[in-house]
Amino acid sequence: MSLDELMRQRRAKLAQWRALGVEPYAYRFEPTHRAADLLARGDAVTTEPGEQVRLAGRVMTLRAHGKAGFAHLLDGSGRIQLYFRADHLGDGFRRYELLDVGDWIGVAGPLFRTRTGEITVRVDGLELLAKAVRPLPDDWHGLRDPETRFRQRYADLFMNLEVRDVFRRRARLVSTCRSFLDGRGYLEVETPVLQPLYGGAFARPFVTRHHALDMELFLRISNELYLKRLIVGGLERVYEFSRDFRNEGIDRTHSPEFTMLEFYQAFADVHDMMEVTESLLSEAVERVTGGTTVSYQGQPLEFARPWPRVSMLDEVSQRVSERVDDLDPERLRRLAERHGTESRPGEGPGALLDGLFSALVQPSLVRPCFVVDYPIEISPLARSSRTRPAVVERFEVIVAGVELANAFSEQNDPDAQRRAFEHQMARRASGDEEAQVMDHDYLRALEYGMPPAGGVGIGIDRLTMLVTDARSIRDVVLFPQLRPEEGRAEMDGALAEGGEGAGASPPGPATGEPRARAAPRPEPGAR
RNA sequence: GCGCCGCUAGCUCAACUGGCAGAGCAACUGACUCUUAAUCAGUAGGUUGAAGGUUCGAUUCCUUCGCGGCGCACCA
Repeated sequence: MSLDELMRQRRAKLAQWRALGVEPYAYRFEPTHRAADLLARGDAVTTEPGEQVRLAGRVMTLRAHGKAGFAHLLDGSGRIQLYFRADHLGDGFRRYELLDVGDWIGVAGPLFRTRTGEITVRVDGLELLAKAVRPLPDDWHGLRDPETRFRQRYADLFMNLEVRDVFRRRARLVSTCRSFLDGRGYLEVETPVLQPLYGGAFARPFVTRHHALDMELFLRISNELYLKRLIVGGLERVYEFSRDFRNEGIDRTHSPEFTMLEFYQAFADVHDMMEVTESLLSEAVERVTGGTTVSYQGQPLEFARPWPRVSMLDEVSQRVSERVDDLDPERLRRLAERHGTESRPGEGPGALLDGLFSALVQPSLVRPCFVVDYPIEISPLARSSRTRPAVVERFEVIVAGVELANAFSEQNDPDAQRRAFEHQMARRASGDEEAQVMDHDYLRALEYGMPPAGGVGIGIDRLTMLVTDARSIRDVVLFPQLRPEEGRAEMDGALAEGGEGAGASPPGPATGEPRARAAPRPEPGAR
């Protein structure tokens, strides 16, 4: 049966409700219980009709048996069976007969257990809360098509209940992080999403325009430089859940908009931040999953502390069977060539080392670990190491081969920071679109003096992936970005009857950036 | 950007080597007052993603395009 016909039938029922004097889109209903709570009563529920309950939810199945019938009601907590019979509902049984799968209803009646043992609500009172005029996927096969699941997340959420759990876990993760940081005296702040200069990470930005100010603005690729300004201001511990935007390619672990938790602590260095990160992540994982071991894509990940420390210099040296500590450009170029990891002619030795590490070592880092000894060249906002001059005080957390967090002892020497910016500007001048831009105001802030500080960025999407066993970052983002559907598909069925204005879909995105060549983007943790 | 795969009824999927587009669920009509993938009898439902081509004939083969998935590449 065509969609048009199915929707016509449902709209005909809508009219019948109105003919019965019922407004099919109610204003209010007051449930007293939720499905899961009733099911949890277990053996306390007997075949004798017991406590009166009121529930509200969506009809997910219907099984009519003449003058009786069953349904399953889905509410925010789960699914419970409903039993309707003509001798209890009286005229109301006509309402039952008008129900479609998908309708929102409110019911009232006693709780009991059927002969076959299922905890059930006998419906003595039935109210229609909202008529579904569009048919649902069938209950048995469900909604599988990934494209439809992403485009119509609303349908995904009521057809695939495990999806609800993913986002509940995500929320719990966020609230756990928040209370952890609150508990340690951090202040939650909000900094600009629209920035006149973008910085704090290596990435291409989205560009937009402010009409009243007549100026170009960038959607932030990071909030790092703003948070450190707050450290200068004396807010000694700050954090922000920052939605960042990077105008780059999309893959299993990259989304053009993603959430990063960044936090900064005055008087601390990278070692302090390692401790905070280890505590935060292991606690968050435990609170969300109930244990310290996470099963991710078939492999166990042990989050219990302490995590191993891994030196980038040592690991790469071992993998290529020669020491690379001196970051000798000739040596690294030769090694990169040999291992096929040289990507750009202009790359400096630090980038070459990082390339070797990413290709040869990182994929094998499964359990959570700290990678240290990053070259200064790829860390312009970090302080150089007190013990190894070629590297900076920085770590990344790698889990299951993916970067989860990034942290350093923050550069607070304004002159050193200026030199690092200048070096970046030089790279930019030579064609590196992702090199960072000079931020004079940030330097001015540093000139007032920034206390020593440590800072960390944690990819919340990726962390969610780990605790929900999600293969793709799209599985942990409610509305992942997709190319628009054909306009026609949007309005199919919508004109079945009274579908006014359904075709007036908004024009395409106004943001300038053409899609262009999907440019790459650094790891979100790369601040 | 490249490669592979997919797109068929509302949903989930078939359709052999090119030969009348099918099934289950959902829907509709009827029967049925404890069913649960309810059952029984019947009915209806398709621009096979789009356009073009080859062919007597295309869901099937070819080309282009759209959307999606996976992989690779890119990836300070």
